[in-house]
Amino acid sequence: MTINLGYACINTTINCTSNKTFRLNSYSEERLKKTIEENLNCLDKIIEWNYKNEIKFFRIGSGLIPFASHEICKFNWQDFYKKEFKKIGNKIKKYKIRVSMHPDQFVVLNSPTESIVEKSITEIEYHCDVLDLLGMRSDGKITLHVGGMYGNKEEAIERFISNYNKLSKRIKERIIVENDDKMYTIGDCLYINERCGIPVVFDYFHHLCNPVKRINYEEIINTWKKKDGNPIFHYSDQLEGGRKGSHSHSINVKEFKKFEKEIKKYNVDLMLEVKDKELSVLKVKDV
DNA sequence: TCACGTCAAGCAGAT
DNA sequence: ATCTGCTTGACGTGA
Repeated sequence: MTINLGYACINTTINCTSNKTFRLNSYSEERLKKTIEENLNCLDKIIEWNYKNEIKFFRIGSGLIPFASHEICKFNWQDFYKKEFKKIGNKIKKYKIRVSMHPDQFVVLNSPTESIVEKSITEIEYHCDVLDLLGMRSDGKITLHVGGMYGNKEEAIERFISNYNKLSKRIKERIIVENDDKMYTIGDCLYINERCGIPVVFDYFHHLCNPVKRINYEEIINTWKKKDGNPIFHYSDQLEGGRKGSHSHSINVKEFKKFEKEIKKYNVDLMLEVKDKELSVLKVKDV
């Protein structure tokens, strides 16, 4: 069994970012096109770099297409950049790299405010568009958190499930739910899975911040069907001297090895969430 | 070239 | 009441 290590959104070695953006104030179609082109070029470079460095798991940043889900954007970037996406997607497939995405904190499926749920769905659709245009199969996942509590966790969980059930098939095929560091534990996520079938991401660091008594890895892994690909886990260390829940600058090799030992009997794709990104992957890979 | 106030979006908890 | 953190700082103005 192997653990496939990955990193999120940014490569600190390459001198480019695939999350370049601009202010809403300075929005124009020209500006948008220019930025998208730079982002796609950089994504291509990151994929090449990952391949050369044998890193087979990468999270594509949500800023790839700025303002994609904002009403200001009337530009059909999906059609306009079809070829570019396909080219990058073919490379990803050829290199056997797994990609995922993770919308930011504004995506809240369980909000009691209808307009926030609607906007969240539009944003998830944008993430789906990116993965579809790249030609990713249903193992190309979009990670969500359960959302807010609104003073009533039970109701908030019910709202997540009922809103999940209303989603289109293409979104349901891609979204997965992750335990967070404050509110929803891995146990809550497993309960949600039982009710609606959404695969569960285990975030080890969040689990340490917001634990349940016993952890059963088999149970988490069983929420993933074959078409979902390898189960995805997330890993980080606590920032020494930082607030509880702050991610460390770099990975603690000794701590990581302890965790790796616990899970190495499974086939898991493990996303490292540390600030020095790919450097930590190289640090613990093959050690 | 660099410092620094601000940036589309939600929410909870700390201050 | 305001600020901070979240998967990730970067933009853009003014000196």
